[in-house]
Amino acid sequence: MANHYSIAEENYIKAIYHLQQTDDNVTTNEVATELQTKAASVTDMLKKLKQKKILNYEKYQGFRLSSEGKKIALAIVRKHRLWEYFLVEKLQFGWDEVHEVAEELEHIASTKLINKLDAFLGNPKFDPHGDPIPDVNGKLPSRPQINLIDLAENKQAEVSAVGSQSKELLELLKHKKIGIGTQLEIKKKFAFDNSIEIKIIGQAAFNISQQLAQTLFVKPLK
Amino acid sequence: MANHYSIAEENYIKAIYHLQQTDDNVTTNEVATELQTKAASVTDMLKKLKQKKILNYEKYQGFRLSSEGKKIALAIVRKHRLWEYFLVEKLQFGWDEVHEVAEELEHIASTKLINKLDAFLGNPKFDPHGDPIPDVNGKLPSRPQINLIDLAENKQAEVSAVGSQSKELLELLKHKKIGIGTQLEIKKKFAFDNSIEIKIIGQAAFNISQQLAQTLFVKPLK
DNA sequence: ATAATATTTTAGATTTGTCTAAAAATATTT
DNA sequence: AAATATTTTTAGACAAATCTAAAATATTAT
Repeated sequence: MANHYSIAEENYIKAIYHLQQTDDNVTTNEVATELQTKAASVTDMLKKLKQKKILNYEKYQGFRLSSEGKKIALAIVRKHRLWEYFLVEKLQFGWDEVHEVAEELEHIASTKLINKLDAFLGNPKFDPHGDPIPDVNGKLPSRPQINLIDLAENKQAEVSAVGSQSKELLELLKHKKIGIGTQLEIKKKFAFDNSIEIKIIGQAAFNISQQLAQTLFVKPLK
Repeated sequence: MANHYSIAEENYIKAIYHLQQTDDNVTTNEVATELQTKAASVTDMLKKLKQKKILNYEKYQGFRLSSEGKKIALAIVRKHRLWEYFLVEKLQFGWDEVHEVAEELEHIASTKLINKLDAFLGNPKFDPHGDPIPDVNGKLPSRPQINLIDLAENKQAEVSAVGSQSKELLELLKHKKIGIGTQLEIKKKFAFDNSIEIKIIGQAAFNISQQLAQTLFVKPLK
């Protein structure tokens, strides 16, 4: 309850948290790319975070968050996603325009604030991008969801999450009118380029690329 | 639309704005006291703000905000007071516990956010302390209010603002059960120590000090 | 296994905002 | 108006977070 961390530190912790979801060893360069900074700056910060016992780090060896580090990361993720929910549900932001603002809001320290916000929003379990919101103890809710590319042909499903928040992806999804909750089914998978033909309920079928299918997560219906 | 300022700069601008409401010339030491820092640090920042044309400053002469500086200050005040309103009206914070959190929230940059928040809250004109909220153009709403010390004996009035947000004052007000909207009247003024006897509608009369009366603002009833 | 390449770290600078101690300017007192 | 006190500014240092350029380590390719 005592400690708190600078915005720079929090951004590093969050970036490492996200990277270690897919990598078993996070590297200096990966963090540098993620945070749009230089490897030398990352090394400096790693030493600081190691000293604060937030990180298991030995030089040249890669690293992961300690359990303390994970706890901090989950608190930041919780704040980020609750603010995104607030922006979309209460302030009528588009779900594709909340990321930057939430990046700022997530650094507001008060835990009283975030817990009251959580209650005000009705303790939502998933943010507008379909990502799970950690609870007050850092526990993530689970939801049965699979990658769109793994959905069987002619099975209906509902979009439940997107794998990235990049401007480019969100622009494409907007254009295709795909969002969280969109119901669709796979009509055909093409072996040639791994593209798939999908059909949104009530619309004409169209093709999407393998890359796009891989960033979409769905919950099978029924 | 282009510029933005660091948190430190914004805090200086806001402090100077508040000080120049009562002083015609703001001094280095006043700002140092207000921001709990040292005069030397203030001088450094004054030079920077002068260079950015936010301040009319000549060394040893005192200073005031330029019109550009005033615009920035009003934008910060707007954010602060809208967030306070949000915290009290939507998140059920007590009106005496929102100041610190709002001090953090006021530095979130997005103007889109603050304008949408304003709309969500129903474009409130006064914050929970009774202070006026500047509109999108920095214009302050006016309300006929006078200092409690200037209220005539036996005239009823409603508390509309408090002159400070200090912990000490808010603690006292809470204990006396005085808040924005409290209806009261002056029973007697004592020349000896300038204390006054007031009576809250429906309660027994009691005495308050000159200092307290001077920090309370009221709107006469009918 | 050694050379070439890529990654990571170190060394030293820079910027922002702060500080202390001392000097300069202003204000007050006698 | 001189002496004293106060306020303000300067000078120099420091911590946080960043950078560039060079050195150290690790990886890969021949």
